[in-house]
Amino acid sequence: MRLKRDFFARNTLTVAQELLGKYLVFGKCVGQITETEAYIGENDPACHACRGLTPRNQPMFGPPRFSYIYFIYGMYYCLNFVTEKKDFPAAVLIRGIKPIEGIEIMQKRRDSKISFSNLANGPGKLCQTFGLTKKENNLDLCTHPHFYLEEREKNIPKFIQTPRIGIKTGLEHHWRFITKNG
DNA sequence: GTAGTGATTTTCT
DNA sequence: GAAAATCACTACA
Repeated sequence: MRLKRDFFARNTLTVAQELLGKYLVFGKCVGQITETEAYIGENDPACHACRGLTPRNQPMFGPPRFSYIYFIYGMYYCLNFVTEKKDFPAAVLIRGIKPIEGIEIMQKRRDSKISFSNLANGPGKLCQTFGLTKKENNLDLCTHPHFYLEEREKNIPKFIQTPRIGIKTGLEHHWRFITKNG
């Protein structure tokens, strides 16, 4: 069943943990979330919101359940889901997904040499694999017809916590959550 | 399997 | 003008 507003309007660390094992649906493509990271508030030096409101990070300051997709390193997009409440900038970065449905479409979007395990095991890769771009930025995941999150099993998989990846500050927070068996 | 490095452009200072 | 929540390629073990 589709995740509702209440799911996103909570503590970001809780949402990041509970997103593990959930299913991301975008059109005909479905994948199970295996890795997430939390970015919380203006006091988090690694969070895009730490310099205040800008045109780019504006979705983070909006209400929860919206998508936040930004362009990075001149080549890649990263997918986030906004959490907490309006005017409190926080989001969960989706870093890894296991492809479940629409795998042929995913393969077509990437190089055909890419192996199954390398299809969506990174934030830039999964956006490429699912075909997500800035067009999908700032969309409401609770009302959009074919871009949403779904719960298929009730349980949350076992996971471990580590420092976040690709940042130089805020390393003291272990806000990366990754499922144990892939 | 791990380590090092270039690509490329939006965003903000 | 510099930095950026990354990836693919290459070399090596």
